[in-house]
Amino acid sequence: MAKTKDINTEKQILDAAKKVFQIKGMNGARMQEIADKAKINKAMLHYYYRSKDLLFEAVFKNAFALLAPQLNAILNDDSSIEEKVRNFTSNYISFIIKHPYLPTFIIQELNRNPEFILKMKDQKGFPNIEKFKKQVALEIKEGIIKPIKGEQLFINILALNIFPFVATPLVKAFANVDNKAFKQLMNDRKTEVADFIINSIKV
Amino acid sequence: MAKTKDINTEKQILDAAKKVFQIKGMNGARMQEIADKAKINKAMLHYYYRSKDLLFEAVFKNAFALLAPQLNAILNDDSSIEEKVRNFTSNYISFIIKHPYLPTFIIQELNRNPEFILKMKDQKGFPNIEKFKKQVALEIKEGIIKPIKGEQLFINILALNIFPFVATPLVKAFANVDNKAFKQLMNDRKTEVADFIINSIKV
DNA sequence: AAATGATTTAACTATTTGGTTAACAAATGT
DNA sequence: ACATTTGTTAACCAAATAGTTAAATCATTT
Repeated sequence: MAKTKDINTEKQILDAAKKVFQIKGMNGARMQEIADKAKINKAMLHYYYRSKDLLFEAVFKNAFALLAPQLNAILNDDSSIEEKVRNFTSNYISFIIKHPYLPTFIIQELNRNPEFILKMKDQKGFPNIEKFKKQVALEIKEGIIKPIKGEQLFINILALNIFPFVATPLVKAFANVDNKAFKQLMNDRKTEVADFIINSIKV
Repeated sequence: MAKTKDINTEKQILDAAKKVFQIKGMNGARMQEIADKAKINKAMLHYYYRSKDLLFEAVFKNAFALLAPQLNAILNDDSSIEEKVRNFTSNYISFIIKHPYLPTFIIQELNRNPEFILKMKDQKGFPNIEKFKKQVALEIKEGIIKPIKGEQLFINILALNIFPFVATPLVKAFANVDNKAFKQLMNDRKTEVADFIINSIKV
């Protein structure tokens, strides 16, 4: 088998496809643009990935696999709620600053095709909230935090961390800040958001 | 001028275009589908709106004009921060439950074309955060609320209210709830979110 | 009721785009 | 060395799709 070259092209294609799909979405992406970016012939895309749908699926799964572990950290480790909130907020925002198109891409494509999440749910490592819910209930009982439903706290954590990156143009316009000021705000949020949450739930 | 019919068709087109664009986005929408939904010939779309771009623009401006007043309420009225948070949260979530595709649509299309926001900024009634920032600073000085930057508080309010509707499929999957339970969670948030915010900032 | 102008339709066009094919090149096994 | 498999390309194809046109119909004015 001639394996020397193809390993490289396959990766080149996936890298190019990532960039194009994550910025333009499934509907806005063009196979030709991906080919150009990967510096190969358009036929190669089909040689390696058969169809646009399958190439997209590869990109999507890849993106999702990058995001999921971030969530599992907060859901499944053994630290306290407060520690989890602080670690997650700091880590997650650092992570997203490195991959700014990721959350928007995933959310946009799941809205376009909500059944897609079913394929993801099957794979092991899919975030599960049950342990987190129990821990919240326990810390409430122990008087460490104020009463709140685990689901709601979890949604709040996601919302505060993810939203500004998903709605960047809107937030920039409303808050009336330029690019530089926006980045500064996001950096501040690494601790701001955690404080905001802890303030709210700590007894 | 024969004005009896066209007023109706024009509205029919806009209504159909709204539905299709808001669900499928600019790139996913098809002129034929809009024509079918409006029960008219495809040529009529061009007769009234010239091009797909202009029809889209009409829909987008319309959607934005629906959302903006909701924000101006919190930014510009004279109630206290606490009252604003409570009113906005309750009103906004009720509003979005009636227009579930609106925030996703606006955010998605602004990400696709960030310059679009410039056109919106020109129009009067575009939300401005300055008054809100001053009010936050004042209430901090008066010892009513804890120190927080106005921009950050504003982002947090938006995030907690809007995010679950933008990321619905993701939230449903992670929180492991079905449609009914999700709706219940959203309903609970009308007061939950306000409490969460107030808890965090109240001295 | 004829003329005029606005509205509507069916058929058509040009272009874009995902996908295919067949020939060619490079690597690998024997 | 040569045959076979794998990788790559250019040219092509068919379907989808935004947009056009010219004729027909409807409403309004005189």
